[in-house]
Amino acid sequence: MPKPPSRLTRFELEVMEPLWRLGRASVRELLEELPQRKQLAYTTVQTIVRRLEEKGAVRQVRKIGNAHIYEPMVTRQAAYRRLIHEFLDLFGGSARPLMAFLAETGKLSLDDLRELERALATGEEAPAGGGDPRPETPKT
Amino acid sequence: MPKPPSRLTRFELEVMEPLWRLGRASVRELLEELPQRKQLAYTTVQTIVRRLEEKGAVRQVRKIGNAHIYEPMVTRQAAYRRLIHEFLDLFGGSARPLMAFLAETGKLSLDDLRELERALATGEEAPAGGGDPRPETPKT
DNA sequence: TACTATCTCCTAGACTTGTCGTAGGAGAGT
DNA sequence: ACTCTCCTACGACAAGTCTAGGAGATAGTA
Repeated sequence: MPKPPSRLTRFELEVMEPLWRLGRASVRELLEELPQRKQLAYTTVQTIVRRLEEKGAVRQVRKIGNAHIYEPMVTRQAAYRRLIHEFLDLFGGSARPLMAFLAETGKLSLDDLRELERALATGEEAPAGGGDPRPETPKT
Repeated sequence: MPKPPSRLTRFELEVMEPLWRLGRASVRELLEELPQRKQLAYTTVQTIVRRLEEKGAVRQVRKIGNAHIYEPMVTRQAAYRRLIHEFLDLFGGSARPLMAFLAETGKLSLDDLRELERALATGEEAPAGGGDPRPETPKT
């Protein structure tokens, strides 16, 4: 049975990012794709990948040379969804209080709201500003 | 340097909640105010409070009998703000992608948006959190 | 084949979080 | 003064995270 890919930590997510982008990759590639501010030892990344494997978030698809090639077992959405869900629990499980908070602290403007609303109303995907860790329906 | 009340954990937040509500309280009171599903040992709560003190999130204001009375050093907003801020970093620091995500996964409805928008527009504080993250200036 | 650059596997230490236990102090009741 | 009860201070411990080093396997190359 496909084990429930448990929660990913912040750093595990960071390692997953390039993997989601690339589709599949070796530890070396992942390491190189990490933001340079995060320059870690090869083995550190390797350890993370191993844990990700234990958690069922990635799997080895094959070897090239003696290096394993990994591929994600969870979509970016699924991973973030879980995180968000947990985070929301802090706010009583509902998104409202969180939003209110965001609005209060100026993280969220009226314009943001309006745009979101429009997007939602038309059934479209909301345009994500900023970073863009967005789900981009992976091909499967 | 009365400073950085570092990040509070989930459980620390849970202990802070009643303290914010009550304004000041003893460990015993805090314990009793916790949701019963979380029935913990007295010392567990005590430890949390001690850590909160180390983190500068609470402080002892006085003693009643031999029991310390604590009072929050950070407002509910400040605490949550920090959490949210860190969480947002996962999404590139902007609230938009998070919102988009929430909308996508159905956590956020059009109605939610509308209401929020109205509140924002009229300059009201939207009711947030398990209740009410307003700072209730502790009077010292 | 022998050498070398890489990998993987295993181990481990330092920190954090959640959960308690124990030892001892201080007040209240008798 | 003695005992009971509640509180505090300190510490322990298991998970879980983040970080990395060393030993040994293996592939590519001279």
